[in-house]
Amino acid sequence: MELNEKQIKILDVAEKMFAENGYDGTSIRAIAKEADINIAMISYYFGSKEKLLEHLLKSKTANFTIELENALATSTDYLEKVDNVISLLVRRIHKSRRIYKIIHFEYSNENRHIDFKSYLDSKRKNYELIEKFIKDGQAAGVFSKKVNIPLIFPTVLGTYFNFYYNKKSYEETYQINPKISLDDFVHTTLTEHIKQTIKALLTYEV
Amino acid sequence: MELNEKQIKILDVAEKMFAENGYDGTSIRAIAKEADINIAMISYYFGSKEKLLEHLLKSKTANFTIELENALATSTDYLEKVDNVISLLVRRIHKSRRIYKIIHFEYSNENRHIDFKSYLDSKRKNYELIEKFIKDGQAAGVFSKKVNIPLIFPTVLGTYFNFYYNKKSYEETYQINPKISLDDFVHTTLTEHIKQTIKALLTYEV
DNA sequence: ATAAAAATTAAACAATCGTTTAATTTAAAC
DNA sequence: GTTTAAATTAAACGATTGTTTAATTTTTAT
Repeated sequence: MELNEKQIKILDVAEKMFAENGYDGTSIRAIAKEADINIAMISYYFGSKEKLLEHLLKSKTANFTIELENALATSTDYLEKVDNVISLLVRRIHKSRRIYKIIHFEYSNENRHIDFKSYLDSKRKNYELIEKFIKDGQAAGVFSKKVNIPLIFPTVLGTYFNFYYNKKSYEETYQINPKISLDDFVHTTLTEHIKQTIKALLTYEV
Repeated sequence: MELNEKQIKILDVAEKMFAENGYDGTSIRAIAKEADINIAMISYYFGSKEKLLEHLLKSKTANFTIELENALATSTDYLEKVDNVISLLVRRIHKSRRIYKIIHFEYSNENRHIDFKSYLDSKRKNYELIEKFIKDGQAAGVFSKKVNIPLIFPTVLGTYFNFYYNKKSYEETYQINPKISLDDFVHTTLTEHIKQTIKALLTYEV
């Protein structure tokens, strides 16, 4: 589906507002006002509020398998590859943090009949690449064989999102100036912590 | 504040519904119907919907500092203490997962003027205990000194919640029967993975 | 320049929202 | 047993919700 300027504007505004105030907490009137368009245009373009959310998910959970394959190919050293993959993952989820927040909240909502296929497909493909990488590393004797591979993703993404969801309280602890240096903190300190955690886990022998 | 039977019922129903469908996605009419009471009783008892949420947060984020102190005192071995603390933490957040979900969603919502003091107080006290424990372990030469202490909590809690928020998709991967064995999975496999991760991180020398 | 199609608008729709009212029933106190 | 207070109810309040309508403007094609 090709999107014109106004449709992109609507999707951008909707992403921001859904993430900040929730799907149910955001009225299409509020979206229309913020996007500076008439209320009826949203139904005209997307059909309904639910379909707007579906369009949003589809357009923003594009697969980044190729990026991941590149990150895995950059080096011959397994631990260096871990660093590269973590850097990529954190950068990617930080950029898409709003969409992920919406998904986290709505995916488990029984009242919603939204199609999460594109999200789940992307998730599965990424997992398969990582699983292969870790099994290779295990075969090469670099990684521990006792690690629970499917639970590595929750540790990587979860660390980021638990930080993000409690951002306000960490801003105190770390004296982060929210406007200027949140991005910096994520891409330096937080990324470094996650790299350290996963490398430790993958090389930990009980 | 002392609560009678009906008030407790209302809070229990509200907790479940707020967590499942969100605060804005849950009407007080739906809560009243589910709790089998008249709509007006919620205003009568709690004043308003927002105050109902505040009551809920206050009554369910009770401090468990003492439990944590006990877990830290059970053994003399530092790594065994880590195991005990993780077991306690996971058990605790799993039991309170609905309240945490509500907090994660509403804490970052600018439109809401809810008092999160009791949650933040509890968080801070727990952190101080853990910080002291880790610094002791570092001084004793058991734990690595390069670990980022404030980010350990996001790793522990985040791993749990990222699993929980994507439960549906992990149920496929792990063939978990959601009704019977989710609790078991959390308290065995997931807890073990987190223990392994944190012990690895705390003993990892770069 | 004219006709057809697409985009945009203000207004209205019924439904639902949180909250309040005023009346009635139940429980407690004396 | 009577009085007072507390609990419970159905109904109504105005505001807001997502969506649709029908009319108008703008753009595109011929």
